[in-house]
Amino acid sequence: MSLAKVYEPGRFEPRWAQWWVESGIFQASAEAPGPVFSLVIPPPNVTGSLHIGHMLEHTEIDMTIRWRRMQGANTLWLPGTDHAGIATQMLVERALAEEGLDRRRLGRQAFEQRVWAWKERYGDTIKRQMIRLGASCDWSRERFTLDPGLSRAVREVFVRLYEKGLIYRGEYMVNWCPRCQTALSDLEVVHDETPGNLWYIRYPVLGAERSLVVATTRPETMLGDTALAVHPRDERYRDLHGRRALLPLMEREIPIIADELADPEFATGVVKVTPAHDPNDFEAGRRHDLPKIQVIGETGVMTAQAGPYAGLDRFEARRRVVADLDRLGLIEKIEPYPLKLGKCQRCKTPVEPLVSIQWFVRTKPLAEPAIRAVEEGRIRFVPENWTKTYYEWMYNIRDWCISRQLWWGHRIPAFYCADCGHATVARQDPQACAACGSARIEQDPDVLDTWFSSALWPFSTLGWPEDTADLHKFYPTSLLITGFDILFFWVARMIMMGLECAGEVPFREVYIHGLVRDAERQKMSKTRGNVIDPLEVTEKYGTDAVRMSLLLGAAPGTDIVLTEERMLSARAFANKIWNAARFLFLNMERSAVEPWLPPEGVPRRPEPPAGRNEARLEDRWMFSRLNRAAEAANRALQRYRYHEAAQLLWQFFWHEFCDWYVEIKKLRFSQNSGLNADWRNTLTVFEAGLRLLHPAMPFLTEELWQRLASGRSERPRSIALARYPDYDAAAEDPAAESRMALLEEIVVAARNLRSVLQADPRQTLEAVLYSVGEAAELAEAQRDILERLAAVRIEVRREAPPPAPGGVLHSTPEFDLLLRVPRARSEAQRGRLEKEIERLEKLAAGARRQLSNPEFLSRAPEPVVASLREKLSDYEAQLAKHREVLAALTP
RNA sequence: GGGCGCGUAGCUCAGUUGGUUAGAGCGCCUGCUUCACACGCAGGAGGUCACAGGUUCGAGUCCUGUCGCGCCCACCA
Repeated sequence: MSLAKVYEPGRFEPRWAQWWVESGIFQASAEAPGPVFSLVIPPPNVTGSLHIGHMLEHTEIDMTIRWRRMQGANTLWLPGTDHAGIATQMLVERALAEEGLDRRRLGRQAFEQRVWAWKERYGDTIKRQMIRLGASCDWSRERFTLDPGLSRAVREVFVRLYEKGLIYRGEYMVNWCPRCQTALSDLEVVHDETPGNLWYIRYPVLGAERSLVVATTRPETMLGDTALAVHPRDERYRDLHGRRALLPLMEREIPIIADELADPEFATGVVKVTPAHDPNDFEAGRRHDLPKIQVIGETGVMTAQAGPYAGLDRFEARRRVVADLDRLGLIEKIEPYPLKLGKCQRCKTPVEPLVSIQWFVRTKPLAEPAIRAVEEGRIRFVPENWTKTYYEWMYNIRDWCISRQLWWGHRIPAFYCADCGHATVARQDPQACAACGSARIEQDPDVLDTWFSSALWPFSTLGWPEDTADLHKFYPTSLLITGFDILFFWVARMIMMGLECAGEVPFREVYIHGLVRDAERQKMSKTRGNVIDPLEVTEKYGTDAVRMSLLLGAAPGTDIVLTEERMLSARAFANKIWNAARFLFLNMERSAVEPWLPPEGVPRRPEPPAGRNEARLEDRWMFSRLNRAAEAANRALQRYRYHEAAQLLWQFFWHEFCDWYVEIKKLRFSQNSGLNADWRNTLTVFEAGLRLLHPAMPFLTEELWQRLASGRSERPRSIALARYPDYDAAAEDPAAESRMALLEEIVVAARNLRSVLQADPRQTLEAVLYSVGEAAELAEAQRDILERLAAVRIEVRREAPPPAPGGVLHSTPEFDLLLRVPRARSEAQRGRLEKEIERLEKLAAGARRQLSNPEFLSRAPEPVVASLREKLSDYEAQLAKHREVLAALTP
């Protein structure tokens, strides 16, 4: 039963983590009766060790799911263990590089085998990490992307959408990453402010003695220009509509077109049109039926179309083009011009807009129901201001490019015919072209965007497209907890796909947590090197402490700053709980108290001591406070206010239970022995406190609870299966709470005076309590508590204090407390009195001012006025007393 | 360019619908190794709630503007 002096999480955390998983206590079942709570969690970052941001997520998820379970819900958690594509691709490429292998030479099959091997290996690591972090995951339901079920779901969705015309193949301008060699969706392009130039280039107009000056940030693309454009109503260039210009360097004739693409306000008002390398120009090219000349290739190297520049890198080509133009005297001027350069989210290579044939999802028809679902409240965002961001994006949504030229992922189920060119899209691999019957067909080598399969997670994991029991029971899930960084990537798309495929929203609520930042408020990122490794800090401070420190900062809508100090103080809290338990256990042994766990139905009212009718004040107070803490904790968790829950539990356990209740109980334990009412009440509160804390600090509470419960076979196997304490109006005891508050006030007053006197803490002082009200009666009734906690011997007088009491005095409206000391030492309180008088005068003046305002008296609600009047009279009474004491001090 | 958010104690942040003396943790100061805990106990100092107006009997809280900071989205070359 005895505990180590200091809380050592490493001793027991791994054991419980293991046990929770092995014992299957978190298993959910479609057959189980009762309420259902299920959630979807985002995938951890597969490319590296688990990020601390994920730990926050896991903590909130784990806390929620434990809490719901303790409330009796059948809880299911769909772990986003992995998702195809990006992350794995990077992981594997890194591995290949280490082995000195080139994926192009390796061949697709060998490459895929390696990926699979890596995923298998890595999936396990993630699992272990999550367990260690306290994830109460229902592993019986884990489903990897590797699962053929998901592949089947992906294919089913693709074919369905294709048949409905919601997926199409088309020539489009896509963002191309020359390094990754793949198309990117708009969302995967990040815009960086980069210094650049605006080059003003002169294009001679054919058959005229003038030239047009065009400003561009990308001179090398001029090689692919197929027109110049001016605004139709721009008077400066009206005469040039339909004329032709000469494209320098390439010596090609290009038309001058009138198009709104040109902004008369910007630069010269003339813009070059490069349909093959700019999205706007691409559109303009369509409007005017311009040819597209691709001068930059897929690797970022100039193509044969670039004439003399063919074979050059795009940036080298830029330098040459500028130099050559300059030599010809065609550079009008060069201005520095900062631009937002689009870069690949993964490798930061500047993205090249290229025309190519890709697969797209037509998003508008999918977005409409997804918008309605939120408008109608079928999905709720917490905090709700994210709703606006969601609408903003959904209303302006653009078609989603889903084909990726990667080697890993779900392959696009389209088969192209070598004879007629028809694309056959089918659920089963076709043997022949659906159009001409030719057997010469080949599957599209591209794979789907990883977010395509991720979007199906909420239902594909439940067995869709089969009509499974799981699907009926657990879909829609109750909650998704995630970061805002994947709101569009993942959340919005899950909503669209859920509605389209499963016919219902995938989740009812979306809780969006903050971003974890380091002490310098920097976003954690691997490149900055400021990533906190969750396993390292959990090792150092304990999982419970790290969880607690995350929760304390997790106010919705704000970033979370994680610092060593915060984790240290959280560890101190864990240690406090540990030592409170240690105290109880040691005293149980000392007083020959058998291990005792309160009965399952926790008593709402404390038990009176043997031979008495009424329970002790401290017990009545503590039970009432416990009840309130339970109420507040439940309410906070209900509203996803994790920080509130954490703070309140901290306050309750440390400052109410430990600082007051246990301190008072020391008095009782020293006076009696054996399992009596005092012990039963104490252990009842302690045990309930552990249950209250369990969702936040699962390891510590499980460890202590198991020790309490040792040998009690009739109890649940785990604290995780016990009931979460809830509120009961009948358990409120406001009388006890206000009496205890007054008692605390008296104790603090005495300690305060002792401190003023710099009294030796071990010396018992003589005190007199003057009161004509409740305080006198209370002090007499609770003399033992008062005398012990304040280290005084107290005399109670039902009268007002004399003007020269002979000691130091603490006055309140309820009572006056005197500590008897020689006159010389009572001088110590002079400064304190003067300060107090000043403070009270200010307060009284403010109150008087407000009370003399007729507007206030006539307009403010009566209770507000009454309470202010009462306050004012208290201030005045206090002032009078303090002035008297001060006067008595002054000779 | 559009949208969102932030500015409260030395630091990191809470502060629910406007109503007592604006809170917590860390740090700081004083005293204490009191037999659960120095990862502790007791006491204390510290804030014109960014600034300027407005609404109101009453504003940290609501409105407008200014300054400073952050994030997201967007095809202006």
